[in-house]
Amino acid sequence: MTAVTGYAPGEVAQRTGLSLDTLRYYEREGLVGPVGRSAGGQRRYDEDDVAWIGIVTCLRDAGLGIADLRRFTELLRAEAGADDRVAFLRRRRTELLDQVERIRAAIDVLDGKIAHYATEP
Amino acid sequence: MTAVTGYAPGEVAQRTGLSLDTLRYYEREGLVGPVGRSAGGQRRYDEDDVAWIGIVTCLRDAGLGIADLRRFTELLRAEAGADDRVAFLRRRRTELLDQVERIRAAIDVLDGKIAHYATEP
DNA sequence: CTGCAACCTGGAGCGCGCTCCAGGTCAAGC
DNA sequence: GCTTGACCTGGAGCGCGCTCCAGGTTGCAG
Repeated sequence: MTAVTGYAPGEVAQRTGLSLDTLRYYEREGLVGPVGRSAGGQRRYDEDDVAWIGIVTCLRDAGLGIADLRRFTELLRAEAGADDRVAFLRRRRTELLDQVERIRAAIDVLDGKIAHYATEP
Repeated sequence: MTAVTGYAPGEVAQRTGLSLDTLRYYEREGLVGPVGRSAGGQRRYDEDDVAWIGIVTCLRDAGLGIADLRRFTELLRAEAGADDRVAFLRRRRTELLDQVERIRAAIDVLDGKIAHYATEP
């Protein structure tokens, strides 16, 4: 009689753009969940799970590795150690800013070549 | 009587920050060279080689893949096809800008978490 | 009750970008 | 000439981040 609650794996895959395999992989690696299960043992994701997967995906897309994201997940779960937590977050932030700088440098290189070939065919 | 000209592999490794193995790997993959050889078959890099390796390294650091860089190298060598060339360069440029956007989004996520934990320990 | 799609697990496989190794050659100083 | 260190080649190995597969279970629709 209880309404079936949460999202089935296929639904989550569709909403997040991840594959079922990746969703399971992230869970194994501790980036997500543990996700709730139905009586029969099938996964049911709740709103929080889906929102968290969105955050993880965003950080993955920016280039953070699985190990970083595991640590991120663990730190945000832990009660204590807010200092560690903030220090970790700031370090990642700095790394991302550095990466933006590297990309800017590369764009400058490309612009140089584009200018060269666009004006002198 | 001819002075020994160019740079030995070890020297180039030091100047570029790449390993000897990576230098050879890039050459095999067509990202660099072919590099000149001494009478005895050992590599001698000239200024242009070193400069080009710098460009390749810059683009690698920004996240371009080996296949992209091979294509980049081939296109800049080819005489014809300036249109292809510029189109290719612009495409990579756009991809890099997209990546900057993804990183910005990730930084926003981190900032949100930092703000949260910095104010509420 | 049956059928079928969606799901489960454990484990193998893959593409990328190096990195390491064995077994040899080259080159410069003594 | 000999030693020593830098270099050569071909090929195997590795860490990462998935992706695929076999063989089986679940669960909804008709």
